[in-house]
Amino acid sequence: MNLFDVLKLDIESLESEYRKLSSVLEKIGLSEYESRAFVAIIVKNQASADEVAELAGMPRTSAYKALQSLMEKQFVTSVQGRPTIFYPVPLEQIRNRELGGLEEAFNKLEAVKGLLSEKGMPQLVYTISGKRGVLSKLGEMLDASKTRFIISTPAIQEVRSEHGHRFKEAMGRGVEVIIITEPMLKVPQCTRSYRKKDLLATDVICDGQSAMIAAPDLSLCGFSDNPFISAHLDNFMRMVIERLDAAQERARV
Amino acid sequence: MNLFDVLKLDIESLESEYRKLSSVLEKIGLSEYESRAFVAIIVKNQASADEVAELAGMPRTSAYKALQSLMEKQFVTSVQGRPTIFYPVPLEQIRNRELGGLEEAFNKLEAVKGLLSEKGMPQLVYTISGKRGVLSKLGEMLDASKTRFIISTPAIQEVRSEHGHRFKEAMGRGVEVIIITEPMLKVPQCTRSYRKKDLLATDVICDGQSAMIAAPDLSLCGFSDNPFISAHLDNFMRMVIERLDAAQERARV
DNA sequence: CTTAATTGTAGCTAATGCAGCTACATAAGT
DNA sequence: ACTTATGTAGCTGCATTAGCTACAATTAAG
Repeated sequence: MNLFDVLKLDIESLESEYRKLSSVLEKIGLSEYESRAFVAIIVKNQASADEVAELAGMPRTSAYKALQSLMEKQFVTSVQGRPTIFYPVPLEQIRNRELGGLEEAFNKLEAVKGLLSEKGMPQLVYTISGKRGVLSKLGEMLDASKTRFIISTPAIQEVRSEHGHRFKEAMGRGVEVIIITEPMLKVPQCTRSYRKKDLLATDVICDGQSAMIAAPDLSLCGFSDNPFISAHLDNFMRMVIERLDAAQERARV
Repeated sequence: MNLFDVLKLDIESLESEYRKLSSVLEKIGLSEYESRAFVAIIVKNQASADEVAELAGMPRTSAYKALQSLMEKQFVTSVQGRPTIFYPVPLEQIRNRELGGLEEAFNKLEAVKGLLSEKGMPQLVYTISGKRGVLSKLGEMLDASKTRFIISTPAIQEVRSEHGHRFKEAMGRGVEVIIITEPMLKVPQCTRSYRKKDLLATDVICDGQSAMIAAPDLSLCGFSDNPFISAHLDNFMRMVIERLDAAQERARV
């Protein structure tokens, strides 16, 4: 293949490419005329309405309307003159705005997927009464943990009595176990522990997938395995841990 | 802030989130009813048309139409029954298809940006006649090179006579200089050189941004600084070099 | 200064798509 | 046999857009 042949740019394939591009842009809320006008401005870097109309193959007066709309949608800017000259907004900026919004939407769809998957309006949070039941559920969560298990509780002694071996097993399979509890209390085997006074509740987060909040004496708890809620609490707990880490750092200095 | 408060999921904020999500989905070509129906199916994992209508707040019969359209657009699938059950297509698949298409479109917009930026139909390729002019332009390209300079020519002796010092300077500023020429010819200073018989033209690519093709005796050339064309030729040249590398590898074995 | 050309806005028509609804046929349940 | 649930078809009204004409204002040319 001779390189001279490659250099002969095929105007028809450029037109086909042009059409493909403008039809994709219609997907992000631009009308056909707007899409065409925008591609015209992109390939020319700057253009008057008359030039846009010519390149995009649309009536001159329609070009004005399309360009006006593109300005409102922040795809182009313009400099007043006779004629007014239109410029594309930097592509990176448009891409980030348009695609960023979509990425975020898909992330949120992932988060809410299955939120209402049970018949009828499910309980997003299940209430468990009685210390035995609460401790039992806590043990299940610990056994189910795969990556990270966080517990913040003033009642760590009872938890250790009941589930000390589970903590060890979790550690053994590589779970990152983080315990926050009151000073002067013995903690079970864990990756890291923190001491914090005046804990008012027992909070447990397992893998960012399930969460529990219990009364200080473990007599009652709310439990959820909804990923949306659990992830939310997980983020909250990470902030708490960051603060504890920072406090430790200051104590070191 | 008490974690119990966080757990109280605000149904109204869920509804607000629902609306936000469906309005963003309208950006990828879904109508309002289609967007709402889709979000309903996502949060429920599977649903009948009646359930979709209820969740999405639309008339039952409109739900059927919206769902039919979503199937055509490959956002949902269904299993026949009484009632028919609708399922979301995996979100990753939709995301890749929709966002991938947009990413590609934006990449192409980047590629064609400014393609027609000169007044009127610009020459994508400039013709330069006469060996002196061709050699002069070649020297300019060499001096302008920043990252990679590729030249394939049977006339390397003339190029070396004229621009030997420029090759040295380019090397000095870190440019990757690659020379392809005929056997038994002395080459200027370069990063890598290859020997290839029967070269029919002189090809030069500078940083993937500008390109030149000249007659074997350098009497005439086509030159382009259009990034779209230059990148195209750059890719072509890389294939040539890969083949040369592979041939050397075979010769070594 | 007058005329012509260019630029830009306003508004109209027709076509299309969509929201929202009614009507009705068919299948399944009672 | 009757009732309920499910699904399809089609209608109306509204909004939007493509495509056009008309015209005013500005600038250029004579």
